[in-house]
Amino acid sequence: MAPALLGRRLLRRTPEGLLGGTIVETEAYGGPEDRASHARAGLTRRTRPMFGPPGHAYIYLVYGQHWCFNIVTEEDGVAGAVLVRAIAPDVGIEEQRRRRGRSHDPVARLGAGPARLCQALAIDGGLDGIDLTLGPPLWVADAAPGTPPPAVVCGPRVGVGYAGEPWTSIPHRFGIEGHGSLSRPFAT
DNA sequence: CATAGGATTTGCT
DNA sequence: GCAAATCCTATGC
Repeated sequence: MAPALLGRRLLRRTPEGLLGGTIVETEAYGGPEDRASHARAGLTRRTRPMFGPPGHAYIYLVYGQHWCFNIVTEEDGVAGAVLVRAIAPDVGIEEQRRRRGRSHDPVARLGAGPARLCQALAIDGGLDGIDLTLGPPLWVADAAPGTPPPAVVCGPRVGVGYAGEPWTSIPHRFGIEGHGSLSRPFAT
């Protein structure tokens, strides 16, 4: 699911209008066996959405100040989710820039990071656990018909050095090759 | 009940 | 390149 989501679009309805962008970077996280996954601690109040039905949101606060957005991927009762690490904004750009509060940042960098995209799209803990298959307020749309499949690159997940091998090095980070909205470069 | 640390970002050196 | 910001979860006694 992580590479399959690349090129699809993440959309958000807010009182200020429609916001959205193309997903350009993702990471896959597994169940209790994956020592880099929040599910490593089993089913807790925080990780409950990860163990729930697929197509729902798992949203958590990291470092006490940043929200991160995941899409749950496995059947009900099995933990697994895809962290969306970057989007390329394409709808409601001015509002996204306003929400980011950095008026001089180039558009391509507004959603270049898991916490940046949440701020740009007004995603926070209030949306944790919601069903993403119902449309508004938050949903995923297919790429436009006729859009060629993106060139995908992969590499180790970011910021999981604590997990130990093989979890630290397993190439479960995916991105659209050379895209200007990647959160950071892939090693080549 | 106390404490360690994090799927990040930003600003300063 | 490095460290601070800042809160909540998970874990240990």
